[in-house]
Amino acid sequence: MLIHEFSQRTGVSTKTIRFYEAKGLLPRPPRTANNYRQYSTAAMERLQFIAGARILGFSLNDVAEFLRARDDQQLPCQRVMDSLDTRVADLDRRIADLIALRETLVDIKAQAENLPETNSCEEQCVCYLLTVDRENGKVSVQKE
Amino acid sequence: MLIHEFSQRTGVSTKTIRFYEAKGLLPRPPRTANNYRQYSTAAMERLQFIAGARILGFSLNDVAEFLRARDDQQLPCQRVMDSLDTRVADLDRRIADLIALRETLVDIKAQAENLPETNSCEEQCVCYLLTVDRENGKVSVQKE
DNA sequence: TTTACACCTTCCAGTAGCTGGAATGTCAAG
DNA sequence: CTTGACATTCCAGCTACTGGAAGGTGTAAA
Repeated sequence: MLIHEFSQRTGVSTKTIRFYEAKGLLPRPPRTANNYRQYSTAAMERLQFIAGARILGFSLNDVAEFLRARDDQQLPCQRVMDSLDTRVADLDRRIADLIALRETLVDIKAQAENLPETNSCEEQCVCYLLTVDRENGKVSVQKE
Repeated sequence: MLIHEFSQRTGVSTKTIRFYEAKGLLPRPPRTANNYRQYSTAAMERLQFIAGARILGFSLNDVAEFLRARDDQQLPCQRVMDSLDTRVADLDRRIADLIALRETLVDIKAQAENLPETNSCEEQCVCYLLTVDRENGKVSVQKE
């Protein structure tokens, strides 16, 4: 099948397929006489593995590592298991961060709504609330 | 003060300060005789506004919009309020996504632990679990 | 005097994970 | 003969920075 069908059947865009190939995650497929990429149904499994891992939030680096191990006939299972743990811990941190952030935003909004009407962006305005340092508060998000 | 002190006192790296300037978020400051950037204490407020909004998860585009309104003497307050709502809704979605994702990962791990020992990466292995389509499940994360 | 050091400057490249678009080629149908 | 849907390559851009090269400036110590 050509790249278009391969894309349809895997749900991954042609752009992304070529991108994964360029990154070395997918092997360079055989070409037809007119230089079109030709994929086997067998090739779908690998792409689906990548897509599955991506949906679960693994980085392309993680995926590359899984695949490398797989290609070397080593079992990536233990690596995958470890990565699962890391990811879950990661998610826990991020979820906590986002919840704290959400609370802060709601707080700010509530404060803003209790402010008197004003027509200058001074200390009475919600704009000012964004400037106030919140170091002592709950928010300290590094990367979102 | 020079950029180094400005950086220290605002907690924003010199790299980032120059970056914000290049992006038009900070005005080009006056220069000393030897072409060094010279900042007033008054300039700190603007940078702190940016930093504050960034910590709260607003994009540089959002911040630019706030600042533009502010510079035009229009009150960005309403825009900020609207953006707060948008951000909260956004966060709710992302938090829900991440929680669903977390559950999926934990499920996979649990399933993997109940699998018999195997030494090939076949259908019995956790690797395979990543390939299985989870369309019917709870996970459908667009951007993480 | 020279040398070290801490500043400052600009500009270029890279990060992650694609996506969009230009310029071009191939093939079948109307 | 042209239109349309495929395909190819390569370059640029997105976000928000960060790192590094190559160089200028200013002070202080050996």
